[in-house]
Amino acid sequence: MELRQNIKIAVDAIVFGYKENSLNVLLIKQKFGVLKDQWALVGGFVKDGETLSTAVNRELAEEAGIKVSYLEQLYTFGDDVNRDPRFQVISVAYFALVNSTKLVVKADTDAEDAQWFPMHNLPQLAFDHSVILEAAKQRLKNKLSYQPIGFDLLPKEFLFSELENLYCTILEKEIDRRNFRKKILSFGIVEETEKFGSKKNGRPAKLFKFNKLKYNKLTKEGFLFDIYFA
Amino acid sequence: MELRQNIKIAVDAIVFGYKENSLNVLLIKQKFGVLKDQWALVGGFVKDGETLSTAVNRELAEEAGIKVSYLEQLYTFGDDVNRDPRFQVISVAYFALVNSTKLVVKADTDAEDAQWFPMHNLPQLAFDHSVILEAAKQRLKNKLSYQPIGFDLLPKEFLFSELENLYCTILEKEIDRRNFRKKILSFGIVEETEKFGSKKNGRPAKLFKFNKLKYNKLTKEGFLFDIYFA
DNA sequence: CTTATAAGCGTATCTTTTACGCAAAGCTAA
DNA sequence: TTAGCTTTGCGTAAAAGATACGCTTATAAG
Repeated sequence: MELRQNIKIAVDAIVFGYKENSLNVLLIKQKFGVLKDQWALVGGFVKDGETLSTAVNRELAEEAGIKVSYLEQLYTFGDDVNRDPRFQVISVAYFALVNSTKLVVKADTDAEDAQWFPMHNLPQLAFDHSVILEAAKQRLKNKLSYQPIGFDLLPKEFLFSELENLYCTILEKEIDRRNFRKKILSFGIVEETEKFGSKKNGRPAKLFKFNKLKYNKLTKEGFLFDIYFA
Repeated sequence: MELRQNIKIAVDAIVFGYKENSLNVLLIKQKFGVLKDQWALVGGFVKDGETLSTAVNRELAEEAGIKVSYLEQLYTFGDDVNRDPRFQVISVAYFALVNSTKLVVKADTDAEDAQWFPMHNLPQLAFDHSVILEAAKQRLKNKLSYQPIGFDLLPKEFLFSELENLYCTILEKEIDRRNFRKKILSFGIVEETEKFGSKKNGRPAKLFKFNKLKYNKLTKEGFLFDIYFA
């Protein structure tokens, strides 16, 4: 069977980080090509013989030198034939989370610059990347309520107030501190440590950690993580 | 910029129908090619200059001659480089629902045969299509609980018992008839008609219909469809 | 020592879910 | 005609869960 097809296939990654009450996205500025001097999502073309997952991970390494803590396919963008001015490109977008509190991104081989931008202060983006980003933001908002992915944005050990602020920030909602704590603790998947975190004022707070193993076990038994707040 | 890429891109559609307490999938058997005499999902390669949506709709028309009542992108399968023995193919899978109660599929131009198969009695499928189908089944199960897509599988006017059976069948759960009715009605998006449906025995039941406009309006106001049953 | 600030615990109230009971309306068969 | 079966449709009590707060505790700053 002969098949001529001139459509190109690319992968893009929306990498979210969270630091000091701000949700951030990782963007890059490329050295070469049409993207030169434009901020864009991490991404690039899939190589022959490469899987989609391999391609995203490669791009994440090449362009930003990071390892993400969560990665899932988001959506495949291919309903605008001219989303790329060069040729017809279909892009499989991936949704990624990293614990960016201690993370420093380094512009690697391909990228001139890699930088975190707060979601409420984004630069102009290349192509249809702002559309993709918007879809990712929505996914993050939704998923936060029914999957414990918030922990992937925090360090291994965190304060309850940090977790709470993360939810408030991303969901753009006020949440009652006490009820939030009660609900999260009721699941039995977040555990107290012996350590204390440091804050300027107020009563010192214990550090907590997410027990992923227990979460996985409970999930198999039918447990559903669910923290919807009106 | 020169770019050599020999990856092909295809679309596949998982079309679900519901009839007489059975969830069914639409499968086709092709006239030509490697797929000859094998049951497979509706699908094919994307043409140059064509969008993904256009491609699926074209395939749905060409291979089965149907118009679906619901269509959304499911997932893009490209993590197995050898999912197609001929060459590397990335497939964007779509999830579709049709009201199949009165629908007769006709094998159109490309397909030798198009047929509904009950989910609990499937033939061997080509390629990795059983994996794709499994993902679609999962999507259907999940989505049923937080989006009113069940109505897309039923005729415009339906009995409450039909809706209830649809939920029981797909979710593979027992649901209390009375509580189910109460909950659905409490949303105010399903309305009573003057007509009655016919059943062999028992008290005659009113026909109901889904008010999509009202649902859309409520959704904008923050309403969340949600019918989880333990 | 006082004040400010955040952490942590508890509880009354309101809402929702769950588990059923039971009458109504039709069909069938004696 | 009527007894029996079946499905529909409505209601309600009890259990569970969500919500709105009050109050104490532990630390730092002044």
